[in-house]
Amino acid sequence: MGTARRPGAYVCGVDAAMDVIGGKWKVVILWALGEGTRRFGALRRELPGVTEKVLTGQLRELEADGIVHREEYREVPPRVEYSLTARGVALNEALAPLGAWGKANVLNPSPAAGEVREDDHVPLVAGPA
Amino acid sequence: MGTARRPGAYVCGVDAAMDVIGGKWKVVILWALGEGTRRFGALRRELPGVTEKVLTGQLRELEADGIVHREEYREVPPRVEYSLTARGVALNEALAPLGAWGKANVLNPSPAAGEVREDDHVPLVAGPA
DNA sequence: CTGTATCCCACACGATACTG
DNA sequence: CAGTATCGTGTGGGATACAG
Repeated sequence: MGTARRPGAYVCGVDAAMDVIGGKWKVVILWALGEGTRRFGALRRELPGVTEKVLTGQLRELEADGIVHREEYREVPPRVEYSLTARGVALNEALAPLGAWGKANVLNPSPAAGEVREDDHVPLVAGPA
Repeated sequence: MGTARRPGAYVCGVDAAMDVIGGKWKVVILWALGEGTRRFGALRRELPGVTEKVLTGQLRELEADGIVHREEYREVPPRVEYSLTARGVALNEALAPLGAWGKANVLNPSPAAGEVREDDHVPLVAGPA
């Protein structure tokens, strides 16, 4: 088995959530989308080194989990916009404390890591649906 | 590449944290340890299906990341106790909202998922060090 | 522009056996 | 009891090419 424990044998809410955000690019996508709706290409440019196939895959999974909304405008050239669903927004907010922790304990492992100021990943909330 | 993006190229605090809790058993270990100090064997019994090798690996990584503390009592038979460090306790607390989200949106995807009561993984805080 | 279609591979995880 | 030592494996992710 790779990593996830999909079979529904979740021990607690956290590892259930981990299954949703476990992909390599998921949280970054979440973050980007948290700042507002994004087109496929824009998203790709924001993720350093992701390929189309993988980005598509991650987005499809997030969509299947009801985290992102995919709006397809059939025109030429084609245009597709991704945004967070209400559930995605909630997830993003639930991720904020973890982001603050990571910032304080991994990015800036300051000795007396106690206070965290700055923007700790509390997006502006966006996304229709 | 497997999954993590260790090279230090973190985009935000969240994916930095993901690197720490990304292992298949990490969050469950965190949870168990959040309830109190555990011996190796006890931990193994709490995780359904983990092997010694893997459990050891996960614990070693958490230890290297300063999340768990390993206390070795050299006696016969040998005894080793694992507990959360202060940083580990903080991480566990930062995980609480995510646990609540997972519970409400993955475990019990109730239609009008709005309120969450019960214990949403807010451990009793344990671990010396 | 937004994707499929293939092929490929590293690496986290697992099974089993053995040891201080 | 609490691990190492080996060997094997599935799969998430990457490279590249092509398509509507």
